[in-house]
Amino acid sequence: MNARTTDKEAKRKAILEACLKIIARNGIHGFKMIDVATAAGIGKGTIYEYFPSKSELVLGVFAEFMDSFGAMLSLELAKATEPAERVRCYIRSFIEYCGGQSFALEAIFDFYAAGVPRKNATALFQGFAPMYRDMIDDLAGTIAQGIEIGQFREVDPQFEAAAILAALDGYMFQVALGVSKIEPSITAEKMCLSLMGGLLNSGNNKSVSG
Amino acid sequence: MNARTTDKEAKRKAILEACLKIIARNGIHGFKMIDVATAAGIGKGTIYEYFPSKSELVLGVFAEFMDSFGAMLSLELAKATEPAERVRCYIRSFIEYCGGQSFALEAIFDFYAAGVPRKNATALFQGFAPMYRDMIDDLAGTIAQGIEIGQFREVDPQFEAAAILAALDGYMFQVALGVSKIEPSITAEKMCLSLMGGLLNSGNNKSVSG
Amino acid sequence: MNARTTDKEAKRKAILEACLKIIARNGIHGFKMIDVATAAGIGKGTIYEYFPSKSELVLGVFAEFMDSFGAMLSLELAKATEPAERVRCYIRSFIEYCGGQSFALEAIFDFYAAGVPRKNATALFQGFAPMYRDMIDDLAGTIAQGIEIGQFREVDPQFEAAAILAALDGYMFQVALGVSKIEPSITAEKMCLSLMGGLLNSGNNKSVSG
Amino acid sequence: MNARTTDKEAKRKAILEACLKIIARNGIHGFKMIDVATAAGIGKGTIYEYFPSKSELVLGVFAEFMDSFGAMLSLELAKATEPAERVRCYIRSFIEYCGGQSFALEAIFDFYAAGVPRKNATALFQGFAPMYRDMIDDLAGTIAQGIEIGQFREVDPQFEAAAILAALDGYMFQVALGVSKIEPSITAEKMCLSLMGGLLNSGNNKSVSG
DNA sequence: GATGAATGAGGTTTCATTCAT
DNA sequence: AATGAATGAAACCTCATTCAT
Repeated sequence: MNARTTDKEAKRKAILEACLKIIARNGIHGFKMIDVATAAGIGKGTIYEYFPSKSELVLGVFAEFMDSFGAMLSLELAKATEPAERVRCYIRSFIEYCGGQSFALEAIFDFYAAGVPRKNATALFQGFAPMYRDMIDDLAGTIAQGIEIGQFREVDPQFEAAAILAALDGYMFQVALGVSKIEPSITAEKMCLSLMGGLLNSGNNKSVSG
Repeated sequence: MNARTTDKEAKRKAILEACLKIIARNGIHGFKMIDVATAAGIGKGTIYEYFPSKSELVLGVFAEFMDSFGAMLSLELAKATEPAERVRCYIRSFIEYCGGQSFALEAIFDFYAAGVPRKNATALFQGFAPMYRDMIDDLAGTIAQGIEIGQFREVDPQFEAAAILAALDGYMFQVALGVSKIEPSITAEKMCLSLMGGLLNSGNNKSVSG
Repeated sequence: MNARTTDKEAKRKAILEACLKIIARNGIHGFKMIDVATAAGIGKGTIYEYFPSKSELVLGVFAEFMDSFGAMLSLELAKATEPAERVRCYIRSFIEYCGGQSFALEAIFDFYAAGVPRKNATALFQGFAPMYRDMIDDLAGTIAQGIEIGQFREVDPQFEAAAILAALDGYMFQVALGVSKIEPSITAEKMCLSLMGGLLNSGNNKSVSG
Repeated sequence: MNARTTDKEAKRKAILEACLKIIARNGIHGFKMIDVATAAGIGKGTIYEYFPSKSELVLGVFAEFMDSFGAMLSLELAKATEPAERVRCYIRSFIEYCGGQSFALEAIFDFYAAGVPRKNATALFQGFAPMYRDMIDDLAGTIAQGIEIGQFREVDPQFEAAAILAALDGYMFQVALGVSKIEPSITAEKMCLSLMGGLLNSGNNKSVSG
């Protein structure tokens, strides 16, 4: 990667960052290209040197967010090997990451909504569902392992994984809405307790945070 | 309410219904007034006789949806008196109602996203958060009662209520996304088991569906 | 055709007329929708109530011109029955019509140029060639008749028809360019003489204007 | 002319050639500077080292084409001395040259159209009319000579010259449009016969190809 | 001399809203 | 009361041109 490449890549990231900021302020549907340009300190036309259209820019912002999230998750999950610890790690990482990205939360639910498939097929995102499915499957795999080794009760791994992700997504939405809060180290523990209390075999219920 | 009033009210409802259909198909940001008019079988200008602006129409559709949901919920919850049963009833009602409104799910997350407050204050909805807060408080009240009578463990009622609503919302999102399904009578049970398994005092864990 | 229909049709024609004027002034590629709107005394958006796009508007202007020309031609040709007279009539009508439309001439060659097929297939007009072919065929038919009855020499009717149309088009181009003139009653006679002098059997050469 | 000058000149020609190719494909109004640069294998900015603007580039392409055509014509006409032969030579050269430049024909009518003067004076070409006038005058001179020596009938030399050029231009347009063809050695003969049949004094009518 | 990243003026098109009928 | 023709603000996107390297 030479200097030129670095420059282009750096500028691309700068545009994405500026765009995320603008989307957080005005929404995925309300933001204007000129605002992104201004926020990035560049001209309107320059954005089009890096992204062929507004849609692609939005897609880029979303991809960047998900990549960053995925990378963080992989990194964190690498620390935990056995199932219960992995699930806890997942929950903690999710919550702590989002807690640190609070301003991005204002943007992310627009992406969620835009990912819902519509009959008229002009949905902004097509790739959201597969990605989400992968996340469920991954977590379901961990849960299945936990069941196998007797660490978890005999639940439906697929459903349980879906329910955990659902709770996390839903809670983040509440945070974005301003009706719930993320308190460092407390919220994650509470969520682990709440979501895993019914997951662990009895006897482990009291010590999920261990 | 005389005949004239009834007529007006009926037409208002018809417009709202048509609009919900159109929003489900095209999204809260993508739909056009002309499409609503066509779907309602009326002229474009007529909508403005009933709603002063597009925003107000959208707000009306959302309010209608929430009213209908709230009414259903009140009706269902009236059947259950003691806390555990009320929570189960809540979960079941939520899931079953949404399962029967599947086409509205495509619209609802646009409302959710539109309810997220923005810094520039042009958010479509201002009233979403208070409403959501009320729902959490109601459920928290029920949970607190359950704790008081020893039916629930000593959890944080507010957080637990938030977590339950979060899981329900999140799961509905997965359904809208097409990655999760609602199977009548099965999904609700699974969700009760998952969400309440860690909520009930041990010994009750095995019989959440009772 | 009721009043409403008449209104719409009249406005459509008014827009076409305004557009022809603007195209004559600025060219098929240089004119702006706002100028057409202003010339027609209406709002920019109103044009789109009558034509779905700029391309379609241009197409409409061209079609209108050709229709008008075709109608005039049919009317004139109906007066002439035998071949030589028909050809002369054709030439005269063409020249006299164009002479009376001088300001449209400034526009018409843009249409001609736009009708030339391009490799990249985004040509504005696709239907120009077939229309032109029909015109050649019609005239060729008349010439063939003239040959059959011994009024014309044994020329290639198809080529001769093409050559006559070519000369007429080319001459109109010169008029548009300002290097040639149309003098009522003189130019048409000269053109008949020039084009038909070699067409008629000798002996008739001296009296083409008869 | 030193090596440096030659280099510059060669590159200029290369750009013009590339531009003609691009114009043939996309039209005088549809082509982009970047496409010309790419086709010429140089950078976008480099074009501006050789041509101050897009208009000037287009003008350069047109001038190049006309120069090439003019040079060819001079060369060919030098072979013919007496009037009839010169006219025939003119027609033949025109047709054969165009037949060999078929891909440039797709471009040339854009130039023609662009040469039509507009009221708003922003016409791309101002110099087209004088050039065309010269061509007519030249040919008219030849025709006048032919009349003087009794080789041509007593026609209006100016009009006849205009008519011949008109027919040639018009025919080339038909070729570009795809409705007429150029068949080597046949088309030119037919055109001579058609255009000169009425020009030559009787007795010469049958032997125009001689 | 050559380049191509950056720019922003400019034009098409959409669509919520108005208002005369 | 109902309508839909008319409107024009607003925003995306293009691309000729510039200029620092």
